[in-house]
Amino acid sequence: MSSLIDNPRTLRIGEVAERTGTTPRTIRYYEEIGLLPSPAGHEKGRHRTYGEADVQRLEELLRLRQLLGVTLEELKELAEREEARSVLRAEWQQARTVEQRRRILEQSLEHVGRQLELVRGRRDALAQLEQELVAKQERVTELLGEL
Amino acid sequence: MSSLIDNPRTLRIGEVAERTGTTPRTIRYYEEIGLLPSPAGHEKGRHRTYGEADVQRLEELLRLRQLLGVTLEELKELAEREEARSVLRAEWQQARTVEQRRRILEQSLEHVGRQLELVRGRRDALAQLEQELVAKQERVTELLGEL
DNA sequence: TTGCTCCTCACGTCACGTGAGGTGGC
DNA sequence: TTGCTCCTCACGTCACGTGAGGTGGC
Repeated sequence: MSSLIDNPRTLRIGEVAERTGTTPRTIRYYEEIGLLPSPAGHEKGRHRTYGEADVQRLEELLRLRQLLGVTLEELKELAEREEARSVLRAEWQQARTVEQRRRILEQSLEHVGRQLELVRGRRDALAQLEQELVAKQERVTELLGEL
Repeated sequence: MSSLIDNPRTLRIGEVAERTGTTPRTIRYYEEIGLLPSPAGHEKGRHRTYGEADVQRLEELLRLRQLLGVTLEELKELAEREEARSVLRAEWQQARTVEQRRRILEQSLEHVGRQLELVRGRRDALAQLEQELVAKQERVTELLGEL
């Protein structure tokens, strides 16, 4: 009869914010623009309650935003495609023909491929910057050694 | 007698913007908040003229901003320290004692070290994200192979 | 002289930050 | 009941975008 078992949505907005390294205001803003769903069962003026799945989802969004520097509008499209993919995954179990299954998997591959391109572009740029900084560091260290 | 030789500041704001992948408005804004110096000899209402050195400087700032995600205020502090370093480098030539030289070099090392920490933190986070995406990709590819 | 880019306000926008005043729930 | 966190406006801010109306220079 524990509500912890009946209802696993036991986190409040402040806890979710702290765990994901953001603020309550940001979470409400993401909900406002439709990037996050309004948490199940939330009525106006009442407290929002979240579950672990919500924390995961938000973490993922924040990570993509910070690491790839995309706008919230782009992030929204990305999340919607991700959503469509998870619907497809559910359908996949029941997909009747091999051809259907193949098409679903190929769309997944394309989606992941696009994300990987973004990530790798950033990674290369960062590697370049790091290399330049290391070269600087070595030059200065050498000069220090000469003293 | 060519003004190209007398004065190498031959670039206009639009060219600088295009070369650095930004906009004239951004360049003026950076000048407004003191992140970029107002270009030498610029009077109100007249065209701004830039040289190659200005392009380099702006490129560097934009790179740090985009890759590290720092605010313009942080970037300003960073740039000021960089400025202080180049003043020190000039002094370095005339530094009389070994002790003076050592101190200057050690400050340089510290500065570069801090930047490297930022860059490496980002790099690791990106590497983690990339790895997760690759794992996803492999799972889907394997499923495709089974068809 | 004709086009183009440039100039300076100044208001708009995106992604939140920050109170103000009030209510909810362990 | 007392604190705490939460709630909803609503205005502020940062980093520019976007005209409006006008001037500069190859």
